[in-house]
Amino acid sequence: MAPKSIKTASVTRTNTVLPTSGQLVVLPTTYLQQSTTPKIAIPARPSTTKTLPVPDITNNPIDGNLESNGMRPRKPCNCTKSQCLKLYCDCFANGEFCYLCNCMNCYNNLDNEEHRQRAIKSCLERNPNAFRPKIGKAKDTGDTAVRKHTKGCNCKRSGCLKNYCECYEAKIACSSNCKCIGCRNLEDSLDKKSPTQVSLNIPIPVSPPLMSKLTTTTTARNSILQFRPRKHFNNRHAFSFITDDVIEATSQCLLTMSDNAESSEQDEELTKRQIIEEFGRCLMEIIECSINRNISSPVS
DNA sequence: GAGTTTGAAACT
DNA sequence: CAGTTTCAAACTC
Repeated sequence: MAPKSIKTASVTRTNTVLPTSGQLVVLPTTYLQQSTTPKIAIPARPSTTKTLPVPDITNNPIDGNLESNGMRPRKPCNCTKSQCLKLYCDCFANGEFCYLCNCMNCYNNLDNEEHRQRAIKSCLERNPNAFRPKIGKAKDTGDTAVRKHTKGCNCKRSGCLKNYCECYEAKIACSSNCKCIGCRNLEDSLDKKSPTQVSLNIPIPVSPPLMSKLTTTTTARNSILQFRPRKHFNNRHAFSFITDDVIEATSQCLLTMSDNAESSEQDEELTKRQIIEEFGRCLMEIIECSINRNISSPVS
């Protein structure tokens, strides 16, 4: 699917998470709930802020050539009135800080953390599930798992066949949860989704060996972040299983390897190869955990 | 690029 | 809870 054109309004780019150019703030996250259901990470003000080199997004071969990777670039928001502190703002709704957006008067950043936390609280008071994935997984009559919009849509004029419709946008059929009128977004009109697609919004349980390791390295972390789509299109929280814990644990594995190799004065090429292999192994573990979880855990 | 349409979120 | 308003994205021209 061709990437949607990104509207770049003639507004001033005012917001950023980056305190200074060339540095990326690593944001530890807190979770709204610790449960087995998909959870959304709400970035919290870090107790210990680490700085990392910022990947050059403009020249990033991955971000810059996302079609070949099947990913879509993060879509910047264009909020003008909400201060990016309401659910109208996709960044805020996804639990992310605004970064390289086109919004005006943005408060969805570290500089306005107090406002932001208040806004989060306010949203949660209105709707405790406000930051949870909208697309849940429900069991069908058979063995197949069917994704469902948890609240359903309320479309009236689009026939649920345009991206105004949250179900259609998520590439799922409208369900009994929907209150739409004149719906044409029926199950048999949609392509079958792959199991991988279905599984993407499930956070994986991190294995104890991985979880036991808790620091950060720049290289591995950035490598993972590059592959992490920042706009979750089929599902707002797709890829959310690559949590910061997972990233940190993976990074730590690689850092440990690197340190060991350095102290033993091992051949550089060999070290590189071992680190790449380990990185691959970590990714496989993440994917396997994700799939296993998807198979074994019924819908909430 | 500007204007219109749409439906979710927010508000009353 | 229902109706209305606000908002930002999707869409059209």
